[in-house]
Amino acid sequence: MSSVTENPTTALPEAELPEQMRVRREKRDRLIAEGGQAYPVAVPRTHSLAEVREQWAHLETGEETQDVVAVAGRVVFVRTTGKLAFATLQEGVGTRLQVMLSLAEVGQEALDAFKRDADLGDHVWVEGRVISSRRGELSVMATRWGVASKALRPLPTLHKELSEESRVRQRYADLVVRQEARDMVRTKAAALRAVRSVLDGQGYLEVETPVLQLVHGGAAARPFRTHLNAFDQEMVLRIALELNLKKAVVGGVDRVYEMGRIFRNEGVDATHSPEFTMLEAYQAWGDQRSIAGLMRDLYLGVADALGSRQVETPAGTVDLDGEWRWLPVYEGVSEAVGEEVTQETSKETLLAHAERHGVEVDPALEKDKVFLELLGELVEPGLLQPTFLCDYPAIAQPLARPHRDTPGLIEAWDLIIAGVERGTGFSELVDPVVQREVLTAQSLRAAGGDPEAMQLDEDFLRALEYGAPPMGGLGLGVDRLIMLFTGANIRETILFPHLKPEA
RNA sequence: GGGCCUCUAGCUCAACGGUCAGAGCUGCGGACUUUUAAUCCGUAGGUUGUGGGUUCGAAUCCCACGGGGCCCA
Repeated sequence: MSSVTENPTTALPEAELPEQMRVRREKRDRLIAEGGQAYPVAVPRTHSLAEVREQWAHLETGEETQDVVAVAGRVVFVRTTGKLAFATLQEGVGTRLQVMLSLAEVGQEALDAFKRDADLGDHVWVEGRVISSRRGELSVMATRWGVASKALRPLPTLHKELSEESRVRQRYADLVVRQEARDMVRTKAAALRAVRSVLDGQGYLEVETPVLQLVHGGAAARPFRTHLNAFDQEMVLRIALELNLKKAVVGGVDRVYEMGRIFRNEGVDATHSPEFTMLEAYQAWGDQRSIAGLMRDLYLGVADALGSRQVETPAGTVDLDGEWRWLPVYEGVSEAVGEEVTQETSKETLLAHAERHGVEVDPALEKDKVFLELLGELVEPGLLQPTFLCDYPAIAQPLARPHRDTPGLIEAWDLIIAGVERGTGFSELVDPVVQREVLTAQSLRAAGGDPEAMQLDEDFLRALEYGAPPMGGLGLGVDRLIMLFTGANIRETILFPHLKPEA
């Protein structure tokens, strides 16, 4: 076994290890050589640190009990004197408890062993009485102790944050030393729970659909390619959830959702990860308006789970309790340029607006693309409060359904909060003939006009031919949702983000 | 893809082109029975990301490569 991602020191022969790692390894070896255990399969443990904190919270300063407990945790601080040692243990999401080893209660041998064998970062167990120290610190006064798991690698300094790179490369160490890192794990779990709870509460069924697909569809993105040995078949990882969920609706799963990982083989930076979590939900007999209601419920559900419907962002305070405005995009751009812009507005006029407002636009772009540039540069960044941008020109979303009232527009919206796209919703296209035309055109474009290279998801089209009910659908990037509520960048919201291999 | 910044001890960081590359934490040895990042005394720890070059002399200047970050397209 070898790994290209491991830190080189893991592979060094013992003699070349840094001193501190060599010393710890020797302690491990000695523990074992003396008949003890450095990694026992089980240790005495009657209470978690949190349980001790909770059940003996009432102790007065200096008060002692005869209540005997056994606790275990990672040693994060040690303070020893000649005949008395203090250590702070840490467990789980950052709960800490002090343990004390007094010569009078634990004996010379155990006290010496503690000073000699217990290092910062080790897991240890301690059995003893629950007391409050003279300074009022809730503690376990040891009668016995032992090593629960010897750490061979020194803990990073607890009083400084790890460098940004180490935090991400060694998240396990980051979690040990930084409370915000631990909080993020819980916050994200709470948000995911809230999303599911809202959907389940409204009768949506959660399904799981294949990650490995023959043809990638449902979005425009470059896929990861792989190979299925059993079928000797080239496969791709999904870039969206859409097509399989719509097939489920065809079959009668009227309200359906999936929250799962999708993969896009594109750029990696502070806001883009090659794999990320997407939520898509579909609602038979619904449309873009009704599905927007679900989107709002999802945000409010997550907000409530995390504590507040008012969210502080660098752009200002977002009030999720306020009105979620519907803003037709032509109205938005007209407002921004101070002059009415419609579908009929010429490309030259749009380019002039761009010029006047300092928006750099490639003049070779088609007219509606120029319009979308203006929208993205002049309107979106200024939308602090939740806004459904709607009534887009058709080019914005090739897979969307034509607007029921206005030719040339589509029934789709983008949700903007704090100037950033947070999700999207549609009155879904269900006409199999139109869908085939749209997918064919899109695939031809992706294949560079080569009909041989074009890929169509015939199974999806066959499903639509059986008839799909009118439906609304939404898509929501879960990581971006977390980013809004926590203010963190994507590398902090994803526990183990992708980085290039070290050295 | 382009521009700028960055990489030094286990961790976090110093060091004008010029003595032997330093500090805090950590480690090791010692003192201490109520500490809270304990304190005090002593001590160890380095391929300065990698490879070239300039120079009497390079962590420092130059070039290439690799990692990370920020901004831009």
